[in-house]
Amino acid sequence: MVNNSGRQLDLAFGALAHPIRRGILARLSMGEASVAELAKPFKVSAPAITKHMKILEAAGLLSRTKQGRVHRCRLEQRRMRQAQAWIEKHRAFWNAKLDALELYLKETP
Amino acid sequence: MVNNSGRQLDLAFGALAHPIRRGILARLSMGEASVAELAKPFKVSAPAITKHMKILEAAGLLSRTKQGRVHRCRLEQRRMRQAQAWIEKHRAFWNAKLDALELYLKETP
DNA sequence: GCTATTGTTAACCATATAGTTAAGTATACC
DNA sequence: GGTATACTTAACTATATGGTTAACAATAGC
Repeated sequence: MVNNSGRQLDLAFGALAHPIRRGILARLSMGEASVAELAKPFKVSAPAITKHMKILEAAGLLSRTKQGRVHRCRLEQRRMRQAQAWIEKHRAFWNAKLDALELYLKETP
Repeated sequence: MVNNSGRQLDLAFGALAHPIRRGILARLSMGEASVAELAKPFKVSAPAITKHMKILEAAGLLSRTKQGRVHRCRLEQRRMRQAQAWIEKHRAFWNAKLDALELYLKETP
């Protein structure tokens, strides 16, 4: 498992690189939901949603349990934290520079 | 420019989804560098590096200026902060839950 | 048993990534 | 001028994404 976390970051960032998948995650951040509920805001076919779900699952960002014919989906926080940790790790160096832009952005979230 | 920031996030997260590009950004977080310096750690051809550079530039994560025949490359912090902001925005919801896993992860960075 | 609902799989098409080798552009050096 | 260096472009191949329609599996409700 030398560089497995690298592969995991590949999948996590790749999963975040699509607006539908980010929309699904945003919805799930407010609570669990079924696949149909997650699909509702988007004008794509059901199979397209299935594919996005698989990419999110493979990335470890989402998990689900089957209850009858409904799939109950929820966020997996761990991998998302890994992704955030990668960005933050390198922001530490930037903070050392602390230039005008950095200050500006701190004031305006 | 209704949903242009969405497209920008697509590109930023997509750019972060490859170990060579994350390596390039990590190197640049410690200071400016030439293309050759950025390429050195990786066992791929020069054209492959050129392509990664273009993806990083298109994502707005990297900029450069030509000095003679050498390209001086540097980080663009703004877009990286946008990407981080997206993750943090939704982590706020998760923090509200503050379940056992969240606590566990806080103790073990 | 029949039918509607939930969700997936299969098969297909278009485009984007990710890499290669070979050739080209532009600057530096002598 | 001639050659080496830094980097890009062109052309090609393989695989992954992102979408479609059509068909299938499994459960719920009557």
